[in-house]
Amino acid sequence: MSSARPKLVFFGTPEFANPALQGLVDTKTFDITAVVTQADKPSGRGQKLQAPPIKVLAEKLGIPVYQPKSIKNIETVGDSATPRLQGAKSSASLAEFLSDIAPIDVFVCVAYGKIIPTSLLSFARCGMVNIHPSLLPRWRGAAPLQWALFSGDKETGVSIMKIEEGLDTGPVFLTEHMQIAANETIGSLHDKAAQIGAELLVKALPAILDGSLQAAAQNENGVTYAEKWEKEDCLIKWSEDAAITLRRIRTCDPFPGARSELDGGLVKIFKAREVENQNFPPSPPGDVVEVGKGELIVACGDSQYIAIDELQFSGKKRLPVEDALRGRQISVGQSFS
RNA sequence: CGCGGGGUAGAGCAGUCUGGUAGCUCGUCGGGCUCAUAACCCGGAGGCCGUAGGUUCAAAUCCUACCCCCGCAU
Repeated sequence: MSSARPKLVFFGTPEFANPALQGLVDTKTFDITAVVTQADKPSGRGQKLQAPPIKVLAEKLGIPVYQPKSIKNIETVGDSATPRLQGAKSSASLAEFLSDIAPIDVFVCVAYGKIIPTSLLSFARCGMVNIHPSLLPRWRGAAPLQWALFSGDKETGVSIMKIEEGLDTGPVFLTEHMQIAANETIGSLHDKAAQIGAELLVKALPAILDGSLQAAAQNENGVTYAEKWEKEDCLIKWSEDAAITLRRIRTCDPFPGARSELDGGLVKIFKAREVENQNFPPSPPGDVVEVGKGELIVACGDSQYIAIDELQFSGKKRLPVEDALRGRQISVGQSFS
């Protein structure tokens, strides 16, 4: 009985959660009884039904998957000695399952994507432990990696914290810093954070369960919020400084891609670099000031210039400039907007 | 059945509407010019035009079905 492995239920949805689940499984020290994730949604071209990445992994690992459409109606019933959960409709079977396997030692949440009701949080002995990819209290919220990168932070990190009712307000167990490289993209940062987060979680969880690791309240002074990274945040504003535009491009690489317009058509820009040489005639932001030999240089605000290295036209593939320029003539004086 | 673009030489594209000798920019190979070059000049190789069927004297081009890629929306 006392040698039984801690009973754990994993909540998560996107790719970001996969290393954490895999990491927990690899330790073989937890009894991962189920994975809870969001319902399959029609998405992508043709509206095909897509399974969340964590579901694909869970099924490969042979872990039962629950996909309630909503869990917000789950509530506690029964006496305090033998509490049970009750849910309506899609969450009913999950509530029943959790009640049946109680007592549960801990819930783990990695980017589940929906608000989890308080009655559920308290149903596990140690509550719900979360990986949040920022140095809390900086960048609470939905898109911490994007805003850390776009804001020009030199470093960010991953926090293992306890979920409370507020938005990423819970106390923090463990933190690990990570450097943001000069050419960091959201893709590379995301993968790094997922990996480091998984390792940190695996390290922290046993100590959380046996009570040897205590969570410390966040310092309310350093709180900042990272709103969702919206489509509008992906639009290049050429009047901005080159440094900002470059960071915006990197924050959208590889997904969803920083957007601009040329000849009335969509262009995504994925890689670019600052250009030192200023021997260009004064040009309004967005104007092409030089083109050829695999170079495509565009004016930004404040008399700065960037050279685009990789881009994608609507309906086409992502290409290095030199390839793109072979099939599509762009000339000096044309203007991005 | 969400909306739309596309698949043509190693790469990126034009040609398709209006059927009739396979074209452009680059790469590659050979030669020339040059002190020299990723520059310039000359020449060559390399394509079952996504797949299968149909119409036609004749199909990259028109018709039908399928496969794959991409943009938007969610």
